[in-house]
Amino acid sequence: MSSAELDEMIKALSHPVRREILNWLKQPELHFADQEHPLSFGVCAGKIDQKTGLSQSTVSAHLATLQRAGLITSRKVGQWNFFSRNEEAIQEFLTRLNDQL
Amino acid sequence: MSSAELDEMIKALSHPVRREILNWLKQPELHFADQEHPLSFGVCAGKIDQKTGLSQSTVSAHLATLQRAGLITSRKVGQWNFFSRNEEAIQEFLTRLNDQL
DNA sequence: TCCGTACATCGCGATATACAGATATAGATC
DNA sequence: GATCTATATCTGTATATCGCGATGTACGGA
Repeated sequence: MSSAELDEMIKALSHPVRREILNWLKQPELHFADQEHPLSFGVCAGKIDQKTGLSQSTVSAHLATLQRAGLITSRKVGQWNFFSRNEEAIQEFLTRLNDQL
Repeated sequence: MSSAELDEMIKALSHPVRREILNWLKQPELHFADQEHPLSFGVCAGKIDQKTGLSQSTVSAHLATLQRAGLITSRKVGQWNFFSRNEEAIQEFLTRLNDQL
């Protein structure tokens, strides 16, 4: 992971809503039990919108930020977009941060 | 550590200059070998100014941000202000982040 | 082909942050 | 007390970020 990538990750994580989303995605079955599609696809954007209480556009931007940072991945199925944590990247980030700090 | 404190810490760390300062303070004898005062006091603000290449006022603000977040401590001796890492807080931050993410 | 749904993107106002220069404050020295 | 040094604080400006509503786009179904 480059220094620029680390920077983008920590900036993405510096907003509490984005950290919360990442945390929800850790246990989708707990936080998105009502999703009609299988949670194995990930969690679809609309569900996350609802849970935050923020507008659709705002949440979409937050998800884009997390994805640009590489912290989540998305999978498009039909008209839906499902998001999942990128566990590998998150782990690498934590390792890097442990080293640098 | 409260959620608000964690938030303030990660925001403080989201600026590369502040992370760099924190990193320099990890090995003062390596990065501030030319300091006339004993490094056991910490590293004095002026030395950090020089090393960043930014203006005195800007660096002072960065140091204040790090201190507000609890990541560094300061010790005033005469007309100098010496800064040191708060290792305990940094460690606690890393632990918390490992848990939350 | 026309709608409805899901989502991304755009445009904008409000707020926060970064930076520099100027000024204020505190301590040291003469 | 005048002055020098170190640092904090203030002021202005430029840029970034957040949030929203509006619009665009892609897909599915009638």
